[in-house]
Amino acid sequence: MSRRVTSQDVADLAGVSRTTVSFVLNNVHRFSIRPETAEKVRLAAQELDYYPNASAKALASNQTKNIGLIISRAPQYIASDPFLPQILSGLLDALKENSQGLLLEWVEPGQQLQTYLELTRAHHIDGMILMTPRLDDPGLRALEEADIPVVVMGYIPGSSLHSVDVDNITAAETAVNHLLELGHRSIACITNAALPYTSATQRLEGYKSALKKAGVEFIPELVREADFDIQSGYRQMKSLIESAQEFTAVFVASDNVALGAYSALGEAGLSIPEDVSVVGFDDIPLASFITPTLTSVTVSGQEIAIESYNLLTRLMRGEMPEFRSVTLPTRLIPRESSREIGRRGKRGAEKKSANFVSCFNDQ
Amino acid sequence: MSRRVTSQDVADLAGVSRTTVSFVLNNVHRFSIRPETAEKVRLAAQELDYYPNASAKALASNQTKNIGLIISRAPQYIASDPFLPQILSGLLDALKENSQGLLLEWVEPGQQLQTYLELTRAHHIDGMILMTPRLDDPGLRALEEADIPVVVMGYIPGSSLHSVDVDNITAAETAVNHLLELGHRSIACITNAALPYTSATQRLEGYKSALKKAGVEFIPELVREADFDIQSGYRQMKSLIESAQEFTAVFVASDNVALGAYSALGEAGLSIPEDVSVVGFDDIPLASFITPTLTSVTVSGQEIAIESYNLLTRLMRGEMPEFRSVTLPTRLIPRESSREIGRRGKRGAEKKSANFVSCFNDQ
DNA sequence: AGCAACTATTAACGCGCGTTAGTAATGATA
DNA sequence: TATCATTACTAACGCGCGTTAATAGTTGCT
Repeated sequence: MSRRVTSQDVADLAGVSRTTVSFVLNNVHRFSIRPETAEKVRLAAQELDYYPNASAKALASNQTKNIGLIISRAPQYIASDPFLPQILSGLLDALKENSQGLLLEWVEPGQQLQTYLELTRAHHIDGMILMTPRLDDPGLRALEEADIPVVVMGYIPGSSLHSVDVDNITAAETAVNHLLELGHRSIACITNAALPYTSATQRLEGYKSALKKAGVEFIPELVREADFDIQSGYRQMKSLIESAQEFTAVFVASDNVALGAYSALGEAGLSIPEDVSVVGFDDIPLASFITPTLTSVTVSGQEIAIESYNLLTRLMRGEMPEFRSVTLPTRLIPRESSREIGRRGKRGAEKKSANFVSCFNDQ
Repeated sequence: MSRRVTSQDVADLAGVSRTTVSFVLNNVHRFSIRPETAEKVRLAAQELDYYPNASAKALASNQTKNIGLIISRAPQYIASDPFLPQILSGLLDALKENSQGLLLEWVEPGQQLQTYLELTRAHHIDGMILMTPRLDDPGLRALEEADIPVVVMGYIPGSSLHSVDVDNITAAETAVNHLLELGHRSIACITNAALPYTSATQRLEGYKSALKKAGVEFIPELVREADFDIQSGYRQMKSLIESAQEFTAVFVASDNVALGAYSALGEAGLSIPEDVSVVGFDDIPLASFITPTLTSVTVSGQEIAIESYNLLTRLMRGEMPEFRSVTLPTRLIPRESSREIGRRGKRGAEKKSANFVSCFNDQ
């Protein structure tokens, strides 16, 4: 437990004052410093393996150099979130350049206000990114008035907070249109999450809107709410099947949930896409490797992360961008899981999985 | 930008000194305080919405209340890591109880020493957890001497650092034994990562050891190194298939990689498990939902996380546990992807996916 | 009353750093 | 030589808090 090296030590070794050390190491040009002196200081710092104490620096400069990523979801849901790594990946990458740190935090429903306040007032962080908050999050109002930059990943209608999101409604419309164009008229829908999560509401919105524009009746019985994870997808798909409602296609607003749906469909003896076409959402890496490959809508978590970070950076610099929210484009990637209604026969002629499986039905 | 509320404000409102406020809010019992006074202070703090400044607290108490999770991997690999969410989930859950924060950091190969030093010397964190470091990590030596508690997720032979890991060797042996017991003798192996990652080396070790014990010759040409993600699994499986080496089973040391292998096998017209049995590793949630369901070895990321955290906590309290490393048990979960060699016909009689697919081969 | 033994509270210092206001030294100009 | 700007640096304060050593106030005992 060797004594900690302080800037005073560096100053002593370099034969200058602590102030000079600070100026040199922080590149303060307002007070000019002779190059030789600066060099002496740098050498001394290196010699002593000096690293300025983060807390002291934060206290004095009023900047923690940390940004917070707040996840509005309980740990058990975090565990199976295939999207989180992408977000983190993008954020960590961006943060490295500015040598900032990432503080991870989750808030349990009901504790949002408390948590937000603590984070901002205690000044743990310089800015925060809110991941997929719920519409009914009571803490958001407080954040609008907090004196700390905030960027929301996801859209919160009526909120004055800056936000970054994909155009969920349009994307969902595109996905459903794809199915409509393939001739499907009975299209079920499984949301990605409970409706208090805005993305779920919006994607459902897009689903409805696409049906409406195509003159197809909206049937509430064809809609199910999943809950982020595979299991919920499995459960809801099963529920759809057992409801005896007719449908030839499903729009599943999350690839992860869609994987559960795949499983339930398979278990029920229904083939994709022969019996049921499936369109997912998110385009997770697995989408192009699963059998059959999953038609999906690209959403780059990394892009969202980077865009959020850029926006946050501008806010932290004191700029007030003219826009309140950034909307990222999406793109439908048709794959094997969706095809024209009624068409049977060899699927995926173009690629893989053609004979991945054998014939259990035949015995 | 309202002025920040300090403990002095609370003291003023409560009509006591700042010291008393500190004693009350930090539950310092060494100096007794009259209950009524304490109550007054608490009320004042609540009234003012007082939250102690994190940096100041850290500086004064020499405790940041943050622990660091350091990922020895570049962001592009982080993006597709299905394991990370589990780790985070477990950690976040555990941290909440002690109201600690989680600082996320990644180190790029070559920058380990620098990063570790900065993190410890700058005292960003009170303790750190190292996720899957590489065997050739040059910074580990420095950490052994750093005056900060460190727990390594994964085993580093010869290191004096405390660690938590599953018994990779035994687990891999079990997985391969399972295949051997099913009659397989030509068993390929795809590692989960490059060999500098200890888990990869160890799992390969277990593979070799199981073969040896069973008197089966080890054929280097049957081994491939994957690289965490699905793509690499796809590539390496393809490489195996194209090598024209005979094999009736594969041990894939990561479920994620195995998903890529599934895809490559399907593309090549090989059925699982009729043509090739597959055993994975990690037992990710998807394992029991994919078709065919994937035989795997359970590794609970959350357990690892919690165990690591517990160990770290003890270290931070100054305890020196008698043991240096914790080894977590694993369990093989047989599913549909592995079966007796040569046996054909209906698979997975017990559960789902029986007729998930139809008969493309027949036309 | 006188002393000890508490109990309740506070003044004051230090944590390590950023930063402003100020000083000393040097050169340029009148 | 006196005056002033410029350069190169430093003394000293403050950030907000934890904590020790010291100080009043109270009670118990002889």
